Amino acid sequence: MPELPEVEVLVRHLRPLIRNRTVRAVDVWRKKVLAPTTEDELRAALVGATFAGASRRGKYIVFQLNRKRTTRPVILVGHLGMTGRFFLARRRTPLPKHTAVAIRLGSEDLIYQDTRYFGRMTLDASAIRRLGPEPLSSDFKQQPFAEALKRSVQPIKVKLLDQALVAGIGNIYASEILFVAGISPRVPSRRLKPAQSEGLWCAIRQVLREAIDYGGTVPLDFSGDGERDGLFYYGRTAGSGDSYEERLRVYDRAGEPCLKCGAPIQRIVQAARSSYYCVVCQP
DNA sequence: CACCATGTTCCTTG
DNA sequence: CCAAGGAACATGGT
Repeated sequence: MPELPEVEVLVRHLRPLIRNRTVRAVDVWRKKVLAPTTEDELRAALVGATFAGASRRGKYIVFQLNRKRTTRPVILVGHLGMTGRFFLARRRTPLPKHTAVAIRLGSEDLIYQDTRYFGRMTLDASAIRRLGPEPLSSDFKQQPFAEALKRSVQPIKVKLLDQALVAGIGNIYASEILFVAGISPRVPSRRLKPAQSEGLWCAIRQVLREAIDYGGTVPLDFSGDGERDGLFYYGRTAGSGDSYEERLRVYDRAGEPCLKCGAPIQRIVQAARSSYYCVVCQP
């Protein structure tokens, strides 16, 4: 799925587009993505409400809407799962394949489309309350981070995916972050030296910031049916030759040379997911 | 056909 | 009770 940087760029894109738009109707094709909210509950909460803003928490999108005669805002929570997309589009038929929910805003729809339906569009915010600190905010402090690592024997790569430790890191950026920090994905969390925990803390922020900045400079197609994908993990040329440069340092580069030392990048499996690293630069 | 894929939750095991 | 591991979810690409 889109990880923190991709969700951040998406939210920045959507925010001005939906502000002050009022929900006219809600169409649901996959009730599963609403759970535990029901279709009726979603409709009752949203129809007539007006979008006031959108923000991000970890990999979640948080939409705020206001209702007339009510002070408390409605919170709509979105999550992209592995393959989800949120985009604003002029109403048309047929709707894109795998459209799960369409929030009708007059002539346009806010569409949530998801090939695998692992994502969410729900009123239930309980998952957000379980998240750890935002890595790019001042809530993410070195000391508590280092102490939390001391309490786990899990390999550091697996630990970075724990959303209660720090919110928003996924499988791709976990490998990228460890490469920048020069730490092997296999090291048990508790075995990291203080200097390594500190370096890791810095690498988390550096890599995520860099990815957000990158996403802010690239022309993106958020609907995903144009030539350029709105999810921008892969910095390699998508179509005809252009100025894209390789952006990911190790992810999905098994056998290719390390950008620092030239040794072949290794792929290993941890917690049933791929990790990529340089055995020389990440001892 | 086999295996792989950006994530989270639930169940089992120790 | 807790941590850790694995399956399940659903579809598509190679």
